[in-house]
Amino acid sequence: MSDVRWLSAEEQEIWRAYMTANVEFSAYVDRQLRRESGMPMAYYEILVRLSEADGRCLRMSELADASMSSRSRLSHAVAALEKNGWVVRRPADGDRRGWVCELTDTGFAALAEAAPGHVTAVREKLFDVLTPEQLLTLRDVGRAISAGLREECDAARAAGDDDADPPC
Amino acid sequence: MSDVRWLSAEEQEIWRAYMTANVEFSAYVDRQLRRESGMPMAYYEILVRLSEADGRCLRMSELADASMSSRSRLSHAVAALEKNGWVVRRPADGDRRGWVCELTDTGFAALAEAAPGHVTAVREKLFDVLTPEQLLTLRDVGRAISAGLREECDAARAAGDDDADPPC
DNA sequence: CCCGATCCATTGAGAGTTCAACCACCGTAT
DNA sequence: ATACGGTGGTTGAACTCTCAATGGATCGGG
Repeated sequence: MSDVRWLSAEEQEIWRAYMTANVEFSAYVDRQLRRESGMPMAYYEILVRLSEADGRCLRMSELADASMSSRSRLSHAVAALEKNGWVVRRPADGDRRGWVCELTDTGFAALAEAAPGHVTAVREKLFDVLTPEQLLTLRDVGRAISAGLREECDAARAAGDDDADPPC
Repeated sequence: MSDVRWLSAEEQEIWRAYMTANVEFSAYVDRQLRRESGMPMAYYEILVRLSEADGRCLRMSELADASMSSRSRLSHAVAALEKNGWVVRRPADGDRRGWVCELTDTGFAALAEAAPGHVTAVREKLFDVLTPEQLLTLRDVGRAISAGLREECDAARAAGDDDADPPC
């Protein structure tokens, strides 16, 4: 247990800088959206994914993956969005277990109204403060991190799948 | 209103990659801590900051800044931590409005037990998947983002302070 | 045809966060 | 003194998220 690979002073600096920026930045973006559009970032993400889908509708599980939500979280979120009239749920045809979630015109309008402020926040606080090289590296870093996280899921699925960490 | 500087396709790729990694990574770290140590990331951060402070205690407002919490969030969090016996609150001397929060031995022990798993998660999912150059860039990127966010706060403070966005 | 395994999605409870008051105290100026 | 704006911190309600449990539907054998 004491064979933990602790962080060096320099690594701690990196870790803190990265984590602090993440926390502060996502708090900033989330608050901007809540204040100006009355929805948290997670809901905005759901609406965006729906708006990009064919026919503006998606199976619940697809929507969950696309919006990086757990199924449970998505159920609660969609219930709230439906109460706003921004989406509707209908049974999926062909599979009586499934449901499709569709973005309504009202929901699309809400998204259209929220987008300018959100994009502006992202541009000002992310793109405007970094150099083009930093941005490209940031993209690669993001991909590498995501790949590293997914790798373990796949491994768990491929392996016995009955031990080790719970799924992703 | 239509003079919004929308994101180009390439910028969208960068933004998505960055945000996705953030969401997934912090979800991963948070779940690891909850599962193995029964505390969310935010509480871990509070304990860490206390453990690094002189006498393992800090004024509530200092602790809020150090742990990137709002005052309200910190109040609730400290109340929960106190219920666990991990911290205690006492009135600050010299200012009868203030309180100091102190990490107990029990709290320190809980932190010591949580740390190995947490650090291992961070090392495996962050440091092990990136190159040294990427890590240095990531540190600079983090600093730039945080600086950009703070800039606006300072500007707000310096300016009339009675218009524009609410404080930070 | 039926059984167990799996998948889709929801539910409820409890934990954590946010926002908007709120109270008490400080400092200063009146 | 006292009034006043600003600071330190808390509170409650509404909201969101997590976790574990549930239920119905599909699928692959026996």
